[in-house]
Amino acid sequence: MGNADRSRSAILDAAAALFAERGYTATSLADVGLKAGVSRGTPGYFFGSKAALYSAVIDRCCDEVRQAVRSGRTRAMESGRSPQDILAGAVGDYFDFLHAHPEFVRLIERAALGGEELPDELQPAVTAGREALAAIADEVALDPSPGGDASQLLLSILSLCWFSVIHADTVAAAVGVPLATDPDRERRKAHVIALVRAGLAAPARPAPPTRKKASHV
Amino acid sequence: MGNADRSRSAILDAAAALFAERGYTATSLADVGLKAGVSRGTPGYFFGSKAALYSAVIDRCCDEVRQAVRSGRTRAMESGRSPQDILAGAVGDYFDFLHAHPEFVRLIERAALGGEELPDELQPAVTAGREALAAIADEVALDPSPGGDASQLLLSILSLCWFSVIHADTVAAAVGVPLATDPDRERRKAHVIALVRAGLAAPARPAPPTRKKASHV
DNA sequence: ACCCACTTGCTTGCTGTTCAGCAAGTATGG
DNA sequence: CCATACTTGCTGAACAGCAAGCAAGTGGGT
Repeated sequence: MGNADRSRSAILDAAAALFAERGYTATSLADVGLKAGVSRGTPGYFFGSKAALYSAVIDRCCDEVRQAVRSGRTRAMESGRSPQDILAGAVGDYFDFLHAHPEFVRLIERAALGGEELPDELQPAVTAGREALAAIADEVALDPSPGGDASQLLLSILSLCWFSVIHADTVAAAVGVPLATDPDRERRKAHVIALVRAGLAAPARPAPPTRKKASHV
Repeated sequence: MGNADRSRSAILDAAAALFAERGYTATSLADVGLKAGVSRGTPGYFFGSKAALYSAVIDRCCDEVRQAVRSGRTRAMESGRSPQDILAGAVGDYFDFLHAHPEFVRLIERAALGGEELPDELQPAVTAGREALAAIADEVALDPSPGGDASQLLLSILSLCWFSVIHADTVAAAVGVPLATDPDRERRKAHVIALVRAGLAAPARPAPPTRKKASHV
């Protein structure tokens, strides 16, 4: 009958899409089977359990990320440019990568939000996802003092690239930043890179005090 | 006999916490009842349906946000400082507010992420959540030219403040930015504000090209 | 004949919703 | 003061639907 590998990867694809779109709990194995063009029970047949399927999906995502990070790294090293330019290039590449894989971003975002009834045995998978991020961190770090400006800037880079993927057609649209077309994204990318460059040049100074809120609720 | 208002708000509190922590689908009305200290059937008794309960939770969140935004706005107007300082203060306040209400952030983040995790009749509630964000956007905006530098910077501000709440003990920790204590958060806030100030000073220039990826997957 | 990929039927447990009922109050009338 | 009728807040059992997991199949290729 049908090819097992083809079915496996079809199921993996379908599951990744559905988990990213609806979340783990809201996705049934029957849905996955339907989307993958197989029967209700086939996902369970191949992966044993829903949790294992999810784990496989996360693993595959992390592998892809690791690969992309690695290739991006070697590329950045080869070009013998200034650290600022290398960082700017890396930021741009990261931005492009995330925007090319929104499904991955949503998947990891859901995992990071956590809770969502992820069985305990998946915690390793989630940790792997975090490690992939941490790897990016290591590659880019200039001054690895923890809690220092380098870490802060790195976190800012991640924030800037991450957010506009997740909230491209909600928040971004609401505040007047279109991200639908390629030129739109290029504009956004240019802004992010400019911000990062500016942040590289200007180290943090103590800001004027902002009143602390003793908020209720 | 029990007080109805007390029960209602206990249920609302419990539901908000659980929806934020686990997501909509992964939270059962029985869980809500248990956490609220009432019986399994009471949430349904008061709110009619799970969807309506969720809607009520979102509504309450949005009200709180609107109120905070309004008060923050008047405060920013009163102090007759320079635009840069006003913006810096607003960013700081926004940062503080989000970090003081992580539950709200996670709730809205889930709403923004989750297309079909929620039944269709809740779409209005989700839209309301997004509008709350958009409202914040409007209040903070200085120069409303759409797609221009102001919008870009505003989106960056939202990204920077938002991200560190959601990923405080995952990504941030992984890249070496602690956010557990108050001084930690103050350091982060100072960095964000410094970045924004730097971005205010340096308008975007065309960046050196970063090779476009023809990525598979 | 046998394996391999896959399907279908069934069980079991959980979840939302409904509902009859109960306990604690409040109003009414004597 | 008390008894009766009625309302309100809340409970827990019953019901129906769905989803995961298992087991017994089907069927084609070798």
